Amino acid sequence: MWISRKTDYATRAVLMLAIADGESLKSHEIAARTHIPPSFLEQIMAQLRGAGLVRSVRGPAGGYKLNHPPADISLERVVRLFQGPLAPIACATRSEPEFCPMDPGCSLKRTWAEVRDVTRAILERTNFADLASQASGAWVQPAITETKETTPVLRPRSVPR
Amino acid sequence: MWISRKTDYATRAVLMLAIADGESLKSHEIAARTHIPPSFLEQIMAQLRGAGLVRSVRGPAGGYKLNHPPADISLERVVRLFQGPLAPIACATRSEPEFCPMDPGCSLKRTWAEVRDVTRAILERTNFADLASQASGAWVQPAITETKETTPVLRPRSVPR
DNA sequence: AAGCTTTCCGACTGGAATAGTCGGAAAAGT
DNA sequence: ACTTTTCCGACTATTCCAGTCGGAAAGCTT
Repeated sequence: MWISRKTDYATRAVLMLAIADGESLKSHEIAARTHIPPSFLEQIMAQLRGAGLVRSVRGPAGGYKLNHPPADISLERVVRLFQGPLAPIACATRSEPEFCPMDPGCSLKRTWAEVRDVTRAILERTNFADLASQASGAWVQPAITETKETTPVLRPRSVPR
Repeated sequence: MWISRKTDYATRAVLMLAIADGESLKSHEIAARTHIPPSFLEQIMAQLRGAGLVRSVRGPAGGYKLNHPPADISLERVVRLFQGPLAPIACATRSEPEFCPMDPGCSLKRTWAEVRDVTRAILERTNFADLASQASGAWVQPAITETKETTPVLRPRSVPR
């Protein structure tokens, strides 16, 4: 239970963009499809953009698209970006382990490191091309963006058909 | 970075008791050896006791000891007790998964479950007999409890030798 | 130029969790 | 009686989480 909501949302958003496959999606479209609070999503997209994972265009006909092919984006990268170190405990981070008074010879550290390593391995080999291809369900409808009104909650301005 | 300080402390305390191997340790002894704030440790010991992991005796010559052989206590059990579910995200808990609007066909869930499973596997096969035997270093000194003054910070009442 | 739609940016907030402390009560031994 | 220990509950300060909100800037359309 250590993946924050923000990280969760970020991975969902990237997954949606991977499914869109090069097509750009508007912020509110992503929000509606993934059930992310729109105002919160903006914050997240900004961070994704800052990290170079996503490219944006403003104005009407604007939106977001992935900056790299989905196969080149690992889940690990997104999680790292929003979550920080993967180690379950501060004494077992690879980069800057926190000082531990029991350090030399604390057998627990080895186990925490082991958890860190397998977690890392899984997230690293999981990329968004695979995730996109494995996805299915009602919320995956590639054409919906341009064709019909799927979210009649907003914009009741033109009655389709 | 999801193991709380409390969980960390709890595992350290149990490890100390496993190293003591049947000998009982007083709360402040455990605290001194593991560098856990003494008042905080009390709270933790109470929880360990409530879960039946530890047995206690009051008064002078009192203290704590393990309620089971160290080999029978898995790291998973202690972590579960203090940390709750092992799944990285609420939608992937085995017991009561949180409702997810993208649920059927969300490929992310599979990966989170995979992380959960390997984490569980590692923590489950790691028991405190092994951890105790693998431990070493200055903070592991079985005889210190009864013999000399190792923590001259407290109790300056009788000058030894 | 006006007006719309979109992204962009920073500040703000309520609530929950974390990481403890503190005071005293109850056993048990000396 | 007195000391040492565990036991118990309440209290607290700080940080993190999960957002909201208001408005500015950019780009398209008419």
